Amino acid sequence: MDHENFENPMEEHSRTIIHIDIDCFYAQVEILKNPNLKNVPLGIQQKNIVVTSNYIAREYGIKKCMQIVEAKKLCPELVLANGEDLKDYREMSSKVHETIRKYSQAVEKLGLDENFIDVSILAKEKLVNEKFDIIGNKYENLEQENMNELCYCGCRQRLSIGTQIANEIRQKIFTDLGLTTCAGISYNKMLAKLVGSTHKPNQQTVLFPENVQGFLRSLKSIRSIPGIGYKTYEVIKTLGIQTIPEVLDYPTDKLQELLGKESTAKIVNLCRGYDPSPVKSSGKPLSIGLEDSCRNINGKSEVEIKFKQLLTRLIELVAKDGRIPTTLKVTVRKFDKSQTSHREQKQTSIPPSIFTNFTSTLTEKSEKKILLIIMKLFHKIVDVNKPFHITLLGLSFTKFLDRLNNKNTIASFLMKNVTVQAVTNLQNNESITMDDSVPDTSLRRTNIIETDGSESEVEPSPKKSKIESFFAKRRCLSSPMDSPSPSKLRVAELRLNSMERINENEVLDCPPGVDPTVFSELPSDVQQEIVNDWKNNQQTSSSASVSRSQSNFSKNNKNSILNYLITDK
DNA sequence: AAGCCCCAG
DNA sequence: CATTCTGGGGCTT
Repeated sequence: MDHENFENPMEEHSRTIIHIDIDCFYAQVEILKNPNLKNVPLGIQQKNIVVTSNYIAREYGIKKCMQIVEAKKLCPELVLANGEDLKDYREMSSKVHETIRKYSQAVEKLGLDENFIDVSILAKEKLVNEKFDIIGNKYENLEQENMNELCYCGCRQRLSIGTQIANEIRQKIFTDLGLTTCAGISYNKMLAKLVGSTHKPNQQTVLFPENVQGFLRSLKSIRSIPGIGYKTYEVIKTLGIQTIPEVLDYPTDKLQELLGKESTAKIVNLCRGYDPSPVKSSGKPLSIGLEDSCRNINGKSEVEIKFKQLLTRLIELVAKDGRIPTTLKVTVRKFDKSQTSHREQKQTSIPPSIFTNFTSTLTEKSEKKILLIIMKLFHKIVDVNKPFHITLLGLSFTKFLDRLNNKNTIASFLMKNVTVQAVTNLQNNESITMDDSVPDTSLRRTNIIETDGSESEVEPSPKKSKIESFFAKRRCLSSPMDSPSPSKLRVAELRLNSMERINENEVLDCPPGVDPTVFSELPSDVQQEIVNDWKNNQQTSSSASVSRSQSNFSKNNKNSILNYLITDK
C-alpha cells in the first residue's frame, strides 16, 4: 500500500467531530403533531410506500420503502400518516440545525435529519478544566482492539470531551424540540457517522483510534461506507472483492486502472478510516424544488394543472427563503417499460423582475409568465402531438440572487487576491437582464439516443466483453488526455497562491486578505459570515489534494459505467 | 450554462 | 435494482 496521500498522522486525529442523527425523523415529527400516535405502530406514507416508521412498527419487521400492502400484512393495525409534503419536516429540520449551531459555527446538514458538527475548538477550550469522563457508549471489540494504535496525541481527551458536548447538544434538542437523537463521536466525519448507528435509538457512541480497525473490519462490505454508493460497489465487486480488508490488500495500480487515480485514493483512504473532508457550514440551499409522482398523466391540461399546483406551493417556499431565483428547472419522468426510470430535466433562466416585491404569492401576470416558461421547457422534453405517459413532474428554482449566496459570497468580493472569482461574479450579475420576454427555446428536437442493453442477449459472453471495452476506455482516458484544461489550471494556481498568503492563526477578527477598514464597517452578521467563509476556504484548501474534484467515474458519462459491467437484465 | 451522472437520507 | 421527495456535487459539452 502506498501512503502518498496521507497527511501527518498527528493531524489525522486533530479534529473532534460529532454526527447527530434524529431517530426516525418523520415519525417523530408526526407524533409531535399528534401525540395520540405515540404508542401505536406508525408508518409514514408517500404514495404507495412506507418511507419510514417508528420503532414500534419496526418490531413488526416494517422496513424503509416497503409497499403499503406488505406493511399491512405484517402489521394490520399499522397507523399511517401522509408524509408527501415535507414542509413540517423541513421546518423542524432547520430548528434542529439552529439549535446545534449555538455550539459551533461549522455545522453541516445531510438530508433533513442529520448534522455533522466540528467541535474541535470547543473541545480544546474545555480541555483545561474539564474531567475526561466518557458519556454514553464506547465502541469496543476487545478481540480486535489494537493497542499499537493507542494514541497519545491528545485525541482521547478531546474525544471524551466530545462525548460530553454531544450529550449536551442531544439534551438541548430533546428539551427544546422534543426530539430524540443518536450521536457518533470520532475524529472524522465518516467514523463519527458510522459509529453513531451502532447504538440506537436515543444513544451515543464514541470511537477511539485503537478500535477503528476492528470497527471497520466489523462492517460486512465497503457498501456501508458513506461515499461508496451502488455503482462504485458494483464496479469493485467485478474484481471479486467487497470487504474492507480485501480492498486494502488489492494492488492499488489495478484499482487505479478501473477507477482512476483520484477515486482510488479516496476509496482506499476511506477503507483505512481516513477521511479528511471538512465539516462545511450549511448555508441556504442552492436549490428549492418540489416534485410529485403520479400514476399516469397523458393530457396537456393535466400537466398544466399539476405544474400550477406545484408552483403555488413552491413560491411559498421561495418567499420564505427570501432570495430571488434566476433559473428554473423542469423535471419529467416518462413511463418507461425498460424500468430505468430516469428523469429528464430542462432549465432556463428567468427574469428576476418576476420576483421583485412579492411576498408569498406572485401577481397573476407573473404566474402566467412562469407557467408559460414551464410549458415551453416541458415541450422540449415531451412531444405533446404524440401520445405520452408521464409518471412524475417537478419544478425547481436555482441560482439565487443574493449577497449571501454561497458561491457569490461577499467574502469572495472582498478577498483582494481572489480576483478571478470576483470577475466572473460581476459578469454573471451583468448578464442578468431586466427583459421580461420569455427566453428563446429553440425548436431543436431532443433526439434521445437509445442505449438499451438488449443486444447483450446475442453475445456469448457479454459481461466480459463489456468490461474489457470499459477497461479500454479507461486506459485511454487515464493518461495524458485527462490533464485539466489550461484555464482551469490557471484558476487553480491563483487559488493556491491566494491561500498561501493566508496565515494559519485562529484570529476571529478581520481575516487576512480582507481590507480591515472595509471589514470594520460591516454589520456583525456579515463579518461573521466572512470569517466562516474564510475558515471553510482554509479547510478545503488544506485537504484539497484528496477531497477536491473527485467524481468517481467522471470520464464515461455517456454510457454509465454499469452498462459495461452489468448485463444480466 | 445546460445536461448527465453519482451520492446522500 | 427502484420505489418517495428531495438536496449536493462533479464532469462534459
